[in-house]
This record gives sequence, C-alpha cells and structure tokens, in this order.
Amino acid sequence: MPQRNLKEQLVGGGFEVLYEKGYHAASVNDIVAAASVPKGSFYNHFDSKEALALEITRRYVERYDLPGLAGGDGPPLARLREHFEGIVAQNTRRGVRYGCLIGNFSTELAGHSEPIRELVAGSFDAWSAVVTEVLRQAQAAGELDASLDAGRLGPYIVDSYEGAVARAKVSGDRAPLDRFLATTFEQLL
Amino acid sequence: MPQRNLKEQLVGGGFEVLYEKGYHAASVNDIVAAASVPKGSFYNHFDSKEALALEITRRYVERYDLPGLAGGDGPPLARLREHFEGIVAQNTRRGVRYGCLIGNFSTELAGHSEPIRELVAGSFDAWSAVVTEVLRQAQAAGELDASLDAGRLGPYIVDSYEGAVARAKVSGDRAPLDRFLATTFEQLL
Amino acid sequence: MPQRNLKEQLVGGGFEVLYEKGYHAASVNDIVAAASVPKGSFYNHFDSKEALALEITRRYVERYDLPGLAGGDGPPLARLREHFEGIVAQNTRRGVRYGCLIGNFSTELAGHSEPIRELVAGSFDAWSAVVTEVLRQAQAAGELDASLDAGRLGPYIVDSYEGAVARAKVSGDRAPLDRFLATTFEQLL
Amino acid sequence: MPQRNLKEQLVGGGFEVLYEKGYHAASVNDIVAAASVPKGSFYNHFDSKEALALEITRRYVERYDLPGLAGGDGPPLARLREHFEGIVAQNTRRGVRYGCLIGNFSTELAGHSEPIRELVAGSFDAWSAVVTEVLRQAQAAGELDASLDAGRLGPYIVDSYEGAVARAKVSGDRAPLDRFLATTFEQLL
DNA sequence: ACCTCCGGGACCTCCCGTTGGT
DNA sequence: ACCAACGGGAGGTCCCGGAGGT
Repeated sequence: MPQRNLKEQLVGGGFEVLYEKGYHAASVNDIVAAASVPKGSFYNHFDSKEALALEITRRYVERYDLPGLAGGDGPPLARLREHFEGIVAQNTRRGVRYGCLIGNFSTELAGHSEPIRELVAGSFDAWSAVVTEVLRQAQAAGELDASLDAGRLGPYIVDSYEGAVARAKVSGDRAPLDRFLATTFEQLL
Repeated sequence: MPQRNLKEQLVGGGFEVLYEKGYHAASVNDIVAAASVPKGSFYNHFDSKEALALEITRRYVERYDLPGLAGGDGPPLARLREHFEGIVAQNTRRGVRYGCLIGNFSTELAGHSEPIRELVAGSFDAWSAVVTEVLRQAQAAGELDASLDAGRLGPYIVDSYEGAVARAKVSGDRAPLDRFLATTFEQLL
Repeated sequence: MPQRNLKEQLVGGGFEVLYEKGYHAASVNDIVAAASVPKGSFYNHFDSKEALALEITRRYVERYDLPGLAGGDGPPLARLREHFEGIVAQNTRRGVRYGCLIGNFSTELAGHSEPIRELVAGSFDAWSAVVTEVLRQAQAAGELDASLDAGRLGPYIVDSYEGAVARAKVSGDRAPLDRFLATTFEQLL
Repeated sequence: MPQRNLKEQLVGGGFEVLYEKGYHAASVNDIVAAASVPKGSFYNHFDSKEALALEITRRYVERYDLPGLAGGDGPPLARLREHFEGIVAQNTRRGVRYGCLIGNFSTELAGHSEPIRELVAGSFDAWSAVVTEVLRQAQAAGELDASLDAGRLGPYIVDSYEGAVARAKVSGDRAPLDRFLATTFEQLL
C-alpha cells in the first residue's frame, strides 16, 4: 500500500501542464512541480514522459463517454447535440485557450510519437464511429433524412469540431464553438 | 544589393524543418543545418527562432492567394472548390503527414508566442472573410440559397478544413480531406 | 533453512550482467531484472552493488580450482596446460567477447573499490603462486630446465594469459588465446 | 581565431580523468572541471563523450611512436627493449595505478562502444605488426634464432605487456612490469 | 555581413540506496 | 524475509542566443 499516491498525482499534474503548455513545451520538471512530486520519483511510475502523455490521453478520451453517447436513450439527434455541448463545456472549462488535448496532440505529436499518434488516431476513429452510429439511429427514427451518408457525415462532424476548437484556441474566443454547434445541427443535419 | 542568399536559405530550410517537426521539436541547429548556413549567421537575419517562424508563416499564408480567390472570375462556387482543392494539393504535396503549417502552429503556439498567435488568428480571419465573400457572390449569382448565413458558413468551412487536415495528419490517410471536399460542396452548400 | 533462492538468483543474475557489461555499466536494476528478483529485495542480501560484486568475484575465482591444479596427479606440465585450456574454455563458453571477470575488474575497478582491488590482486597472487609451484614440480620431475626462475615465470604466465584474454575480448577472435597456449607451452617453457 | 582553445583543454583534461577513473566512472562534469571548461561548451567540440574518448585514444596511441620503432637504427632487439622500457616509463609516470589507456578501454569498452573497440583492436594489431617486424629484422641480423615464429611472438609480447600493466595496476607494484621486461628479453627471445 | 567559438542553463532519464508496511 | 514505492542527486546531451574578430 503506497504511502502516498504519486502516480495519480503525476497523472493529475501532468494533465494540467501537458494540456496547457503542449508536449514539448512542458518539461518533466514542470510536471513534477505541478504534481508536487519529487523529480526523482517520476520514473518510478512512468517509463518516460511519452508514457505519461499516453496514459493521460487515454483517460482524457474516456471522459468523452462514448458508450453513454451510443447507448443513451432519448431522441438520437438531441443526444448528439447534448454530447457535443458537453464536450464544448469540458473544453472551455478553464477557458478557451487550451483547446482539446487530442486535437493538440494530433498536430504536435503525429510525427514524434508513434504510440501517441496511434492512440489519437484510434480515438478519433472510435469517436467518429459512435457519432455515425447515432446518426443512423436518427435516420431509423425518422429524425434525419435517410438518404444522407451517415458514414461520411459522422467523421466530418468530428473533424469540424476539432477545427473549431483549434480556431477558438487561437482566437481566444468561443465563437467558433457556438458556430460549430449551430451550423452542424441547424444546417448540416 | 548584397546577396540575400543566406536569409532566403534560412527561410527555405526553416520552413522544411518547422513544418515537418513542429516549432519546439525543431532546433535552430536543425534549421541552419537544413539551410546549409553557419549557425552564427542565423542571428544576423532573424532576432530569434520566433521571428523566423513568423516570417515563414507570413509567406506560407501568401501562397493561399486570397486575392485570387476573392477576385477571380468564373462561377463563385466552382472557384471556391478549386481553391480548396488547391490547398489540399499543397498540403499533401510531400505526403499527408505534415498537416497545415498554420493549423499546426495554432495548436502548438497559441499559448507560447503572442505574435504568432495573432498572425495565425488573423490569417484564419482573413481567409474566412474571403470565403464568406465568395459565398455571398454565389448567393448573388443565384448559385447558393440566399437564406443561408454566409457569415457563419465561411468560417465554419475553414474550421472544418483545418480539422480535416489534422485528422489526415494523424491518420496518415487522405480520406478526411476528400470527405471534407465532398461533404462541404455536395451537402453543406 | 529458509529458501536461499533470492540470494542465489542475485548471484547468478549479477554474474551475468556484471561479467557482460562491466561494473559501472551494469545497474542494480539490470541485475535484479536479470535475476528476476524485486528491486527492493536486493539490499536484504547485499549491502551494496560492490558487496555483490565481491561475492561474485570470490565464487568466480573458486571455479579456477587452484587446489586441484596444485595437488593433482599426472605430469606437472601436462596438468598446467590442461588447467589453462580449461580456463580458456570457461572464458570462451559464451563467446570471446566477455573476457575474464577478474581481468575486467582489475582494469575497471582498481581505482574505485579497495576491497575488490585487494581481492583481485590476491587472486592473481594466489593463482601465480600455484602456477609457480607446479613449475617447480615440473623442475623436480625433470620436465623443465632447473635453471629457470619459476618464481618469475609463474606470474609472467598468468599475466600473459590475462593480456591474451583482453586482446581476444577486443578483437572478437580467439586467436590470442590459442597463441598464448602455443607460445607458452611450446616455446617459453 | 579562437579566444581560447577549449578543444585542446578538453583533450588534456579528458585524458587525465578518463585515464585515471575509467570511462564510465568519469563524468562529463569531471572532464570539463579538469579541463577548466564550462559544461555548456563541451558539445561544441565533441559530439559525445565517446567521441572525446576516441580522440584521446588516438593521440595516446600516437605517443607509442610505432614508426620510430619500426624504422629506427641500431640493433633490432635493443631497439625493441628500449621501446618497451619507454612504454613502461610512460605508463608509470604518474604511478603504477592507472595502467595503460588502451588496455583499460579494451576491457571496459569492448562491449559498449564499437568505434572504440575497433580503434583499440586496430591499435593492438598495428603495434603487434611493428613488433613482429622488428623481430624479423633481428632474425635477419642474426640476433634471434631464425626458426622462431615471429608472427606469433610479436602479438604474444604485446599481450604479455598488457597483462603485466593490468597486474601492476591492481597490485600497485611495478614488479610485473620489470618481470615482463626481464622474462621477455632474457628468456623468451 | 559573416561566422567560429562560446556558455548558462535546462532537457529527459536513470542512478543507488532507503523507507516502512506486510 | 520480503518488496512496492520512494527520492536526492547526477548522468549525458542539447538548447537558444551572444561575443568578438574578419
């Protein structure tokens, strides 16, 4: 039984600083400081900075609650909108300037870490698949035009969301996010 | 005029490495090596790595030829589609794995360099404004439903494009780009 | 008696890695991993890495079976040659690239660990003394010219052997070992 | 034109500490301290600690003056003996406890640095070749029994020397060196 | 303008040994 | 005896930028 739980502190502090500063700009020193953990303890819990980032990304994705989106009840389209509204809320909780962790890593780390690239790509795919599935539920329920290609629309919406968060991040303004919601749900679908 | 060789080499080599590796992962040493320029000459031409990145970003944006898009002739929607097809071609010329320089910088540098953040944000805004303008031309020409909110659609399309490039970068697959084109021009508009 | 398993595993795994990588290049982590022993258990059995190395060196020297060389029967010179052929076989069992543990430690650790330095020096001296003794037996038996200075020859042969193993280690070739055997027994004696 | 000559200082200080402490036990910090060079300057001159060790080894070997041994005048055997007496003097100048740099590296680094292993192996071979050549000159001059196999004897002598230095290093006593000289030149040849 | 050499400081990683609970 | 978790400190490497002479 651990005296303290340095690993969880590292995950917590690591998330803060990796999310806010990015991977390369966040040093292991920054991370252990944010986690209030002695530097020498870092590698007792993670093989590398990359391994910590991987773990953090995994947990980040879990918060999107894909099973809840796929299997929830209520009208599919409303569920989908609520889902994205929830994501927006998550990604703006500490302000609009930090974007989405997986979006950030997708551009910064695709060429530097194969494991992270795979995890991020897989997360986008899984997310897209669930969105697509909900779109199909909406078509089955007669909420959405059955002639629409859900398999193309699902990933498109996810990509558009990521583009919007990046835009919000750089502009410092949540408008892109609201625009995403409005355009997607009032015009595209 | 003296040979401006060194500076141009720096811009060229700097673009390669900044685009391919990202800002923090590319060292000034990498840049001067790619540019075949002695290390010590770097600071004769740029005050800092940031200044070089700024210059490179400026030139990168110029290649999007916004004036050409706004003022070209031919049917507006066709022009817009050709514009984005050209951008896709530019961003996939050396493969799909490098994404879009301004998209990359938007996520990596928003929190680190105020000048770059401003430049990137301004570039997105300018681009969005031109796309919006073309959309309005399409409405005037009766190509596009006049009731659509062009001011919302323009930026949305730009954001969706950026989301798609990021997705392609991380997946290693150009499908997101083709999906962007198809969905945007066949369904959204 | 309790299972002395862990300690023996440590000696076994420690030998592997200390022999193959050298003292400084082998970490305690490497050792416990090779021994399949939890890190925390190491210090229940040895006060330090140095103490383990000492124990390993002691056992290594025992395998040379000096009593067997001194007290064996048969013609002294033949016994001596068989002895060195056996040593060569031991030191090349896993290939020629690892040398002789005490030779390795003699160069790497003479200045770092007084106990190991003493043990290694003492081992060389003991070995030399036995070789000298066998040389005297050979002189008594008329196998070897009685005018030779056995007290000088014994240590010289040992030193030459160590030089040959080191040479083999660095060249990756067993020729120095065969040369040692041939020259020593066909020409020197 | 350099303000100071940090590279040469590094070679000098690096030799001291690498020779006296060994490769792994000598840190880059130790080296720069011994060289009175700021730590940050190290990598302006050498790509790595290994590269410095390589350079130092190269220069060390040059001091053996192999061309001088091969091409000198005077009776071959006397020249050879003077050569080894000179080497002994070099290797005992600061005491007997440091051994021979290439002998030290041969055991410590054979498995860690391929470039150093090659350089050391090549140096031994070159040295052996010259010794062999001088032996042949001695045979031609009638100083040495022509039936002896010089090609085997040359390398054997070099190996014996290295074994003797290692022995002296660990025993703290120059006796092995004197024994090497006496036995080699009074009995072996 | 050019460029060789310089360097304070920080990077990620890992070292050896300990602590304290079972 | 065992061992999971701990940690002060150092390891080799490289960063961005500057100094100073040509």
